[in-house]
Amino acid sequence: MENKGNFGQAASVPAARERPTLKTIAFMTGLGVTTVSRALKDAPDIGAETKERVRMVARQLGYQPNRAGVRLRTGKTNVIALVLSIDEEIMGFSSQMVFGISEVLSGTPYHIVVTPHSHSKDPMLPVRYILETGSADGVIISRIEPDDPRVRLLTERGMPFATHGRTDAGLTHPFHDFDNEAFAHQAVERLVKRGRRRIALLQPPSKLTYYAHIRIGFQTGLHDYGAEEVPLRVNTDAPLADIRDVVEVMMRAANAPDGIVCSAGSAAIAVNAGIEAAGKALGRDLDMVSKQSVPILNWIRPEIITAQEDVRQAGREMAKAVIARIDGVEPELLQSISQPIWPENGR
Amino acid sequence: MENKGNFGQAASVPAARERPTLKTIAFMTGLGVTTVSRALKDAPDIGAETKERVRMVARQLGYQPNRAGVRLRTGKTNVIALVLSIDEEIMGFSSQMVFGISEVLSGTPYHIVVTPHSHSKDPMLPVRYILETGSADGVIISRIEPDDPRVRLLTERGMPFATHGRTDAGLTHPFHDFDNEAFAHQAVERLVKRGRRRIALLQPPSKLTYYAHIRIGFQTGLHDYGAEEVPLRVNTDAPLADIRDVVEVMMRAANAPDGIVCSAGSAAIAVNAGIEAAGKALGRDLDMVSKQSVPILNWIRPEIITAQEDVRQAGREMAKAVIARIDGVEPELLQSISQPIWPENGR
DNA sequence: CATTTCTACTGTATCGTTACAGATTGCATT
DNA sequence: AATGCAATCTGTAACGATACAGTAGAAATG
Repeated sequence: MENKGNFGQAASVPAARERPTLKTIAFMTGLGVTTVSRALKDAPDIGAETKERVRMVARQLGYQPNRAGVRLRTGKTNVIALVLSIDEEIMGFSSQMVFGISEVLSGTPYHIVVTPHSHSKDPMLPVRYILETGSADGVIISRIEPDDPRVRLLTERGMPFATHGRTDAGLTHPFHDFDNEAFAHQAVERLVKRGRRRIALLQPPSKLTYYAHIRIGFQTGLHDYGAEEVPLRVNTDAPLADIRDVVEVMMRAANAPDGIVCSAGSAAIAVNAGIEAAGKALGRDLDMVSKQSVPILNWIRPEIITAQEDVRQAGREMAKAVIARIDGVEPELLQSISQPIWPENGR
Repeated sequence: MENKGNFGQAASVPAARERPTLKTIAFMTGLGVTTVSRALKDAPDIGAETKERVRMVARQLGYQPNRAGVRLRTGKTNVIALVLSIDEEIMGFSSQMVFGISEVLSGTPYHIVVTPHSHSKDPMLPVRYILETGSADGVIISRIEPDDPRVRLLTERGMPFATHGRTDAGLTHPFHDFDNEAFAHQAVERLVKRGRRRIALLQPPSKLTYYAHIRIGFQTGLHDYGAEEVPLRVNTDAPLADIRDVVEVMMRAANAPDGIVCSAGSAAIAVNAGIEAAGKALGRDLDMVSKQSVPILNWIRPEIITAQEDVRQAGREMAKAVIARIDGVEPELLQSISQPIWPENGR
């Protein structure tokens, strides 16, 4: 609780041991509350010497503006809402993102509020809540669809936001994305260089935008390097057991692939299990390339060829983008795409 | 921003399209603002019919109390701060905890604010910040030490909190913990049942409380089932590469262990790599038991014997505990310990 | 009938901050 | 000397909610 009584002090000035407010500083400097407020904001109508004096006292007292006061008066919440899908990732995907974001926010007055939601439920709910209650100055969302209704709504309402992933319907907004097209293309290249020609793709669910990016990169890769696709009837969102089973069946078939491209690290673990269940071996019977956000796959099978997606970096970029957007920077200038990193030798 | 101008309406009553406040409801019901406030809190001095009427209108309008207003007036933030160590876990440990917490908070007015900090820096910093700025009603912390200064400080200041892990210095406080002693004991039991007698332990850093729990369970296990310890000079916090190297050396030695107990899932991956680098095989030359918070190890090596720690459940328990503590429930009643879950056959 | 008691409701002040509309001062200009 | 004009500083009101100290009217009490 922030409110404690004032003991043995003039009622209007916070006691020394209380948390200091503008009033405290005003009292100590002999200035008016308004002057102190404006001095701390470096307003042009306050004398240089006064500003200096106020800043000194404020620092001395360890003054921190009361967030509730600011928020009530100005509507500025100093909150960035991170909307996460609960089932987003089994492996620390979202934690890395949180850490990346908070790295950037730690130098600012912003706090992160995490708003998870099960993606079986309506993904619009958390966004609507934030808009209706005005509970954040900016929003970060992921699992973006080509014509994402959340992006539409946030744009329409003028709420600053950044996305992890792009849209594809003429919507302009801040985003950070991994170059999934480049990844898939380069993945095929690597497989073909190892003499693989019959390649399967474990792709993301088709409703997400990057499904298309992966597909295009994959297909131009097949074309450019002369390989063909072996269809795989399961996506990265499927339960790991399903992925394993489907891959096992595929690998036992006569026309089994000799290469697999996998668009998610956790799914790669299941794919690997399916391969082994079919009695095949990576490096011998086939090769696998996978994207991963946490460097773990090579600990499992050094033979897996991995591309790293730096999710913490993504978090940083998005945090910077939202803040810039809040500060009025044009969305066009707040878009970035990161390239896959191919560690030369796992580990 | 929460503040928009009022267009074409009496200045004192929010326009219909604005977010409704108590004033809106007061206007619509013809009651005073105070009455509305008290009616919504179900205060005893308001008539039953009036309460009903106010509630109806409030629901109709989708009224949600303005958090800044409440916070400014009462000091109640409706925020639970989750203090996370950035390097806590490579694998989705913390995300699971966040999801567990938010499951519980979703039915309440509480929000989660995530406050990460690098544990190379002073772990007291975030806690001090929260206390000084009064920015939360409750706190959740992890990586607890036997005489944890954060626990001392929070207790001293009367800030409700819950911990993931216990202290061991006569401090009474809400916590949720995994029964690491039972885990280590049962782990040894399982190894001995498979005929293993020379067992190594990959233990947590000794400053954490559960180091002692693991040690005791391990040692009584060795004693009860008749086995001996092979020392392992590295802990679960070490870089994975270090763990692998140390384990490899150990496994190549003449007196290599035939069993390993591992207190963290991510470390188990590195231990496994070390074993394989030394040319040994799980199930043949030795067995390994590991705790894990995300069911991943058996996808890597089905031979690893795993015990599951349900971190999402831990999150739920801690969230419930902090809220109960905020509501004045005695700390003694808010302590829980979860047992290791041994899935009969991995997967 | 006067008085007390109770029920149901309300006005005012306040939390900390900032927008806004002044107010004061000194100094240069007429 | 009067006026204008920066340059500085300040009081008041307001954001939305609630604690507190009432008030009005009805009902119970004597």
